[in-house]
Amino acid sequence: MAADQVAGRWRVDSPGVGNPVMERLQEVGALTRVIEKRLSGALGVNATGLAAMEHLTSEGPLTAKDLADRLRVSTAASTHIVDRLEKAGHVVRRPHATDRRKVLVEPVQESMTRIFEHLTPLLSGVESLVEGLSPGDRDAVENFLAGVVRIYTDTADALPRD
Amino acid sequence: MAADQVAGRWRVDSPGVGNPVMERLQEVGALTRVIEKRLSGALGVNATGLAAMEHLTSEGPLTAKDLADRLRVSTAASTHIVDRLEKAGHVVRRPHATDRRKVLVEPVQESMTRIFEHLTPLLSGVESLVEGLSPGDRDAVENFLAGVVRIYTDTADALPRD
DNA sequence: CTAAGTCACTAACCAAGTTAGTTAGTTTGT
DNA sequence: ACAAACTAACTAACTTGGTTAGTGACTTAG
Repeated sequence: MAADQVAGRWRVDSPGVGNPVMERLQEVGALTRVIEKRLSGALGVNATGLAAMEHLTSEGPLTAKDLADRLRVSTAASTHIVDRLEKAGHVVRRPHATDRRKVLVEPVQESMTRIFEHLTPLLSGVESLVEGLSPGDRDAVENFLAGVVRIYTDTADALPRD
Repeated sequence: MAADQVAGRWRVDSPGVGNPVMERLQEVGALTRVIEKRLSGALGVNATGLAAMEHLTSEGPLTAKDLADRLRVSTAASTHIVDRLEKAGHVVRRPHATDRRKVLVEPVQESMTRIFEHLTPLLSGVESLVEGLSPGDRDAVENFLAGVVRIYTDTADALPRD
């Protein structure tokens, strides 16, 4: 059993609970959400719109269908998402050069620049943190994170896919 | 500038992009979402409902107002959330012993147990990963994660609060 | 060259949040 | 002691952002 009501107090004694490393991992997750919420607010889009912009920024112009697949939403939703991004001035629609069914969604340079400006402190902060590590410590951190990814992947796989 | 279209290809040269550690951190974030999605699906609730159950499980019975504050939603939303959790059999409403305005939301033992069963592999996996570290490596990992939390916190603070 | 498949889109709908306002109960100031 | 102010939970009406179903334009395979 995981938690028990004892004398009016709640006691949690599951393995790992209270582990400082686990707590940090959860903090990083919570902070990631806060950053995404604020950044999307600053751009005047919602969380999905920001996720779309991140795909467009790192992969370049994509079709509405490509975006739908990456965001795991319907193509109908993708149309709406691109509508909103276009209205906000973050992307432009361009016809595909050869396949006239397709519409290429292209991120606007100005918007990409704004996103990176906000995220640069984070990216360069982590990079310099890693660079400040001794080779041995860096190995330890990299192996640890690889282990965490493996454990999280196994946990996800053990859960029903849908 | 962060990204540039060069000869039909997209090139990203922001600091930290492509850093293997940064990639792991992002993978952990993505996997966290997958796990939450699947776990909430297994319980027949949405992401907010699962978050509410996590608060109730770790902190014990809370009022609807307490839940609203922790989930950062309106008290009206909190009422709906508790309605859905109650209908799904995951919580019960009980009147507060002394303050008759209040309604205590109490998690059902069976539901708490199910949540912990799903999360135990993750929690104990990370715990044993940490236990398998030499003292020096553990320090390196803990300091690194503390640094990451600091960087993420600073990034969040630099973004407009609303 | 027709049949099947793909893409973007629209319409109608649904889930889950919001704000505004109500009612019941509690706390505070005089 | 009691009226005024506050607080908790709830309801109603609305908004946002997704879904499914279905259409028309275009492309690909047999």
